Amino acid sequence: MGKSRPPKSESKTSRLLEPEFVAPKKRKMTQKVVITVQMEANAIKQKNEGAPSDCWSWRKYGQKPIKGSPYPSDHFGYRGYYKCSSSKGCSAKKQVERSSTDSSLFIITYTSTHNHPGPNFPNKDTDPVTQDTAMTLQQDQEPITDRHMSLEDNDDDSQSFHYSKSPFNSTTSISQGIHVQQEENQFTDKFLGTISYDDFLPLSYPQLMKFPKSELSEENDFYDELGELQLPPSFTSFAGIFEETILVDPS
DNA sequence: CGCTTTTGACCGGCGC
DNA sequence: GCGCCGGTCAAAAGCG
Repeated sequence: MGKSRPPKSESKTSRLLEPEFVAPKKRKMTQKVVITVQMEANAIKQKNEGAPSDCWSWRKYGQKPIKGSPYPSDHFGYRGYYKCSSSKGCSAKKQVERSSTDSSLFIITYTSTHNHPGPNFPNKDTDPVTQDTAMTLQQDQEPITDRHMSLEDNDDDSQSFHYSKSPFNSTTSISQGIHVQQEENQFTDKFLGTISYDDFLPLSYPQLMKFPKSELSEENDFYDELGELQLPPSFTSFAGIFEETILVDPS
């Protein structure tokens, strides 16, 4: 499609004049959750090569070839960029790419947070982000098997969420690893807890984190309105589940 | 007809 | 300063 983009000196500028974007850009300090999802071959075929879906609705807004990928075309070697389409003001985004070595491995990177109730929150008249009971509330939705995620810190500057699940589970996903990253952050407090992956997705990922407030306050554009991010009580339980942990950092 | 996907252009950060 | 690269934009096409 031949793109004759209008002179950006207009379109771009007008966008930048929006009050919300006037704020000068601080240095980059992105927070993101990297989830690796391995799917069975059958599931991938059934789902039409699609990435594992969560309960949010996403709209694709871009796609770029992954540099250095051996695959010239096809779904391999490309990274898709998605925005939350459920709510207009929602800034939640995610990136989906396939592992170059394991075609059944999806790497999903979540950035920003949902600022609205998700579709799995029928009577959620309050902001799910601030719900400290949300973790336990959706257990009646579906007979979740003993999938759990164990959390522990990394030795580098980030926290690592290792997700492991029962080998007896027969759902589409085999195993998932969650990796929470925050640049320019080097706290080393240890953390260990359990949570189910299904609990995690409908929520906003900061709930999973235990970031010191002082570390975050600088770049908390969308967190400011959310108030204190506290972990649900269930989060303090220690994990003693399985240790067939999946790698998290593809790099 | 409205929403989503596709896709080339554009932007800004970063390394050299 | 320049080029590369990751991320985003937005027109057009696709789809239900």
